[in-house]
Amino acid sequence: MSVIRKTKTVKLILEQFNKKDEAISVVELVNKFKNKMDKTTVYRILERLEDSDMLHSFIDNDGLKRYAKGDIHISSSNHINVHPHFLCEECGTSSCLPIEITIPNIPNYTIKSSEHLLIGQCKDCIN
Amino acid sequence: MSVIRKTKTVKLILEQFNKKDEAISVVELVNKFKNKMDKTTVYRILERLEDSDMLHSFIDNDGLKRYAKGDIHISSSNHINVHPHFLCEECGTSSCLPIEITIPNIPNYTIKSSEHLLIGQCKDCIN
DNA sequence: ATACGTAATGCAACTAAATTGCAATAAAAA
DNA sequence: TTTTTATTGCAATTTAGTTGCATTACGTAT
Repeated sequence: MSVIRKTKTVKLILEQFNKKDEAISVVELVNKFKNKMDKTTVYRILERLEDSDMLHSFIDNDGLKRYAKGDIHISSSNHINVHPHFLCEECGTSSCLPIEITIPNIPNYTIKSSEHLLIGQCKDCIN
Repeated sequence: MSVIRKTKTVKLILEQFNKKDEAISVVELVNKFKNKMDKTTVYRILERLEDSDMLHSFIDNDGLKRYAKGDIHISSSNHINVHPHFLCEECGTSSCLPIEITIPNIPNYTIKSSEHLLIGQCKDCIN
């Protein structure tokens, strides 16, 4: 694994994830930085940040790739504990929920990883 | 909501879902029927079948849309019970798992629906 | 501080999934 | 059988994501 250089563009991307604790779609970042960097650069920076466990990714309900801070931890025990991702259908913001979903053992299946997406309304959009 | 006509193409698509109880990706169906019907027809038939609750869909880990038999049931109680979808990383088959995942209530969030994708090895691929 | 090796970037071209408009066709109803 | 309108095929388009390559600039060693 190679070194991740702290280039201007990398700093700009990281700044976004430090600013607010949300899952951001690649499309959103490409758009936001369309004058600052090329879209391929965005894709590749995110890829590198995920490789070095600074970000993790998942596919949202529209098929778009999203990234969020931190690593995904898979326990070594019988079941997998991963946090679900939330998507607000009103304001579109996405975030990592601070709860754990426990997957029961399923006979005849070996589960290695999982993705959980909850769709609804966030605290700001509940009337 | 309009009537769903039992055209030849609709029958062909439905046949696939009756043959085996798996979640099938649109791409797979488009490919399989490339001599029988246009890809837009595949997309639109699946859309109609979902609208009429004969199929349900989800996005898999590659961002591909998959369809499977049946409707998704959301209980009216406090928590949502939905079955997770499974994807075998060896043989690529996908299916609806006959278990329920219970989402706990989360303060300040209203959860309306959810998607759960488990990735691992299916019974046929466990050595 | 300067020079060097290599990671990182920009650009252009490309692939693949999914969508749209419209004229032609074929179910189902009258 | 005729009429109505849902459905289909085709072509063109949109959008997410990828790849190759020449150029740039970061971090390190001198």
